[in-house]
Amino acid sequence: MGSLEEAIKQKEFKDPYNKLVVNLLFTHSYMVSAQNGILKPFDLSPEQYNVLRILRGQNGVPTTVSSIQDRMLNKMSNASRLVDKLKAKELVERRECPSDRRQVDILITEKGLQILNDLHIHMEGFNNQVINLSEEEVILMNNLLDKLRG
Amino acid sequence: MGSLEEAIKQKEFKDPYNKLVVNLLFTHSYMVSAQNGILKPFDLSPEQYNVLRILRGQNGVPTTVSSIQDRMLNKMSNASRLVDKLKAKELVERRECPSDRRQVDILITEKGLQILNDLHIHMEGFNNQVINLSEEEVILMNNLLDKLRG
DNA sequence: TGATGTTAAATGTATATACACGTATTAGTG
DNA sequence: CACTAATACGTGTATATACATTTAACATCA
Repeated sequence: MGSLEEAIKQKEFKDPYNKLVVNLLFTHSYMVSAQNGILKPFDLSPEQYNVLRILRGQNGVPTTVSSIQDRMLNKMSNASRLVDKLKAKELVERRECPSDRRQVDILITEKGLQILNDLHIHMEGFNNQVINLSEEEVILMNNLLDKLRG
Repeated sequence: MGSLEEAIKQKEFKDPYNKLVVNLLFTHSYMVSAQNGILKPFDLSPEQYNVLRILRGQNGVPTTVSSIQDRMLNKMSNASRLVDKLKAKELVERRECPSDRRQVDILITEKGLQILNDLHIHMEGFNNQVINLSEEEVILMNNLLDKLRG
């Protein structure tokens, strides 16, 4: 793959900030494509996978749709319809919340936990094959990304 | 915004690689949202904006649709329809290529160049407001992103 | 209490995307 | 030249996304 300039056949960027914007968009596409390759046989989109992991992290404590929305990676996407999709595949369960009937409690099912389990080994390999960085570099990059957002 | 863990209300990640995947997805969403805020009044999507910049970089030399496709940030999107949209807004021009009638030459119009010019000042501010990093950190991050992809 | 406002979730809708497939043109080969 | 393969671009289609609007339930306070 090499440098970004090579990958998208651009001679040079006006300044490093401009390059960073393009670089993040491009690297995102690179990672999502790779992730899709793993998730597709399991019929999951990246955000669906993410929501399942959020629910697993709850350790059986129900979560509302709006709480899922808050924690989703893409703030603009639609948690309600996404949960619908997961429910159709029987990976999550919905329960009307007794204390507030506007809310809906969402729980991951056994089948949902199983699919995450089946995915685990593939995702481990993903890290090694797709992210060509040492652990120190990964930590550094995480710090830079956190700082970037202010 | 602070750390990723805080932003998506996750206690901790299994390992830094896992965090990096999530961090890139999340930061991407953060940047695209901000970029959209600038581009929306101009009725452009981020990838449309990118294609206009590719065409401007050609300095009047026509480019084919497949060359645009190769240089797009999202490799899976559809250059043909995207060019259609830009043509409908009169920001690009299409010409049948005389030497190979399969190909279509694409050129940016005066109106397209003008819109990029109008956008320029907004995008300058974008860098300062949205990317909270020093120039040294930006350069470091670019190098890490280039290395990440191998 | 009831009028008003606020929140949670669902829905409507236009557009974007992923990916397979179709069609026309050129290249290559016996 | 005829035949096959490769290429460039367009189109079809199911799904995803962005964003506005709607509906129902709850909260507040005169």
